[in-house]
Amino acid sequence: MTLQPALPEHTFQALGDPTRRAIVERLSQGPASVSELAAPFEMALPSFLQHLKVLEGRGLIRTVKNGRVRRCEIIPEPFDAATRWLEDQRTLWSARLDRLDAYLTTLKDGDAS
Amino acid sequence: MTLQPALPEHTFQALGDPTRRAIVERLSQGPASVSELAAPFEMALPSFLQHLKVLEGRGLIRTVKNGRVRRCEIIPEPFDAATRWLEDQRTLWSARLDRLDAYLTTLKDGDAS
DNA sequence: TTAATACTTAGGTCAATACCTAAGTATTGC
DNA sequence: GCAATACTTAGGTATTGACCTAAGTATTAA
Repeated sequence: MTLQPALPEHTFQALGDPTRRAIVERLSQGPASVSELAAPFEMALPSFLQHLKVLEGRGLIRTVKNGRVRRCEIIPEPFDAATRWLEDQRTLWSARLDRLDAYLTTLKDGDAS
Repeated sequence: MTLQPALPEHTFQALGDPTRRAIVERLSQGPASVSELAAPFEMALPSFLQHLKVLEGRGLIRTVKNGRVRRCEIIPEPFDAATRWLEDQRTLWSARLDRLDAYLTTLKDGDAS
C-alpha cells in the first residue's frame, strides 16, 4: 500500500536481513502466496508477515489478496536503482584509480628518461 | 580489524543507514581521515565512529592509523559482490517475465470471455 | 453449515542500533 | 614541555527490529 520512492537506502536496508533476502531470491523466480513463501522458514507466521510488510513498505514487492490467498511478486525498479547506485560508486573510484595509475606511470617514465 | 567474507547481506545491511551510505559516497571519491569524513555531520564524533566501525567490520572500508590521523578508504570487492547479487536476481526475473509475456500473448489469443 | 485454510491483529519480550556525554590516550606544533 | 589536535573508550538512554503466543477474520471445501 505504501509505495516509497525506492531510495537505494531503503532497498539496502530491506535486503540487509537474511529472511528478506531469501524471500526476494524466491520471488525472483516467480510470484508466490504468503504460505508458500513462509514454508521454508521455522519462524511463526506473524513474524514472517512482518518481513513481507517491510518488503512491501519499501516498495520491493507488491501483494494482492485474492479470496483468502495473498499473492506476492517482485517490483523490479528499486533493484535497478540500487544496482545503479552501486555502479555509480564503482565508476567514481575506478576513474580515480585509473588517474592514479596514469600518474604513477608518468612518474615512472619521468624517472626512466 | 574483522574482515568478513563480504556476504551481500552484510553489505546491504551496512549500506542501509543514511550516514554510512554518505560515508561510502564520500570515500568513493578518494581516501579521507576520520575528521574529514565526520565534518559534514551534526553527530558527535563517537557516534560517527561507530558507523565507521560497522563499515570496517563488514569489510567495506579499510583504515590505517598514521600518527594521530586515521585514513579510511573503500574496499571495492564487496560492492562488486553486492552488485552481482542484484544482477543475478534481475536476470532471473527478466527471463521469467519474458516467458510470461509470451505465454500471456498465447492465452489472450485463445481466450473468449 | 460447519470445519479447515489462509492469513491478520493485538499484544509482549529481548537484543541490537543509533545516538549521547564525559573523560580518556597518543601525536604534533609552538 | 604544554597545549591543541585527532581520535578513543566507557559508560548510558531510547528507539527500532526480530521474534513470540493467543486470539481474531474472511474464504472455501465438504
